[in-house]
Amino acid sequence: MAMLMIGELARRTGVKVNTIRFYEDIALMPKAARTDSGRRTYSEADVKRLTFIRNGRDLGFSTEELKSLIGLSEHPDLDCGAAAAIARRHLLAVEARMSRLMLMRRELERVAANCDGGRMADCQVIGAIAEAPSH
Amino acid sequence: MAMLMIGELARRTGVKVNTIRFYEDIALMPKAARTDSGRRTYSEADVKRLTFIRNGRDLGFSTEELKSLIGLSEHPDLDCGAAAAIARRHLLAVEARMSRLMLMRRELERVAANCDGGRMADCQVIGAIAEAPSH
DNA sequence: CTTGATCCTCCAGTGACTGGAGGATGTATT
DNA sequence: AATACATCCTCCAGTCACTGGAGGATCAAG
Repeated sequence: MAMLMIGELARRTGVKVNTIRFYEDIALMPKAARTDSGRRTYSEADVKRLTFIRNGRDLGFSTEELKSLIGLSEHPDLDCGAAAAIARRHLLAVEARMSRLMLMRRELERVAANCDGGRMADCQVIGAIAEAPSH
Repeated sequence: MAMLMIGELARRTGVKVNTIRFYEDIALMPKAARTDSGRRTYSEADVKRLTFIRNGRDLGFSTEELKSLIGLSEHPDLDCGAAAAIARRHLLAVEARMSRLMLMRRELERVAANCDGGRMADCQVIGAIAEAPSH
């Protein structure tokens, strides 16, 4: 399998080189194998893991949460009740986020549409989003 | 209208007292009026604004983005094309986030369901989420 | 064998909080 | 009026998750 350098991994995942090294420091990414000269090498599995991390971070999960989420798929046999509990906890967070995002979207659509007309009557971005459930 | 102290505002919005003061420092919240003894006082409008900020932050918007979003509803007459542009830009970000959240949710549901059975066959949390579109 | 890109480590800075010290003020109780 | 306790104030140090840069080694191409 073709090994890639850190720069290529960065390009493929959209995660900066420095950030990848930082993720290794905090053990969110495993210690990378090195070439003789000390350069990190990565595999396709690392591309997947890092893409997952990137998506997860964008969605607001902390690095600790991502570690536990990654743990889920690394020990699929072990401790299944705990895994389900973690999954369900994250599920609740995800659903809360989605409902607020839907409200935010609806209001932004309204603003964009109203503005298109030339001038907007009353822009209630805050008013609408402020009513959204908090968690 | 009944004025409230910073602690009451914190309780009502779920934003910590220190964070409210921090938001004032960075001008995300306006400079609060003060009592004779120097204590900050707030109105219902502040509750709304801060609730909006809280929701927005939870959804991953930066404080700068929230300032521009708040600007939308504070100058509804002025610069309407710019407002629509900002709104549409945020709309794209919101939609990207939603589609990734939906993927995350589907996968977490699957994990939770599989685990319920007692043991999960293969937990593909990473695999599934890693395929999600990046933006 | 030099040039330029990429890699390495280390370290300082940023954004968005979070918590605590040290002290003043407000309210309720004795 | 005196004490107690909550809440407020300012200021400042610490945390998390990066981000960027200095200073130097390595590699691939011309």
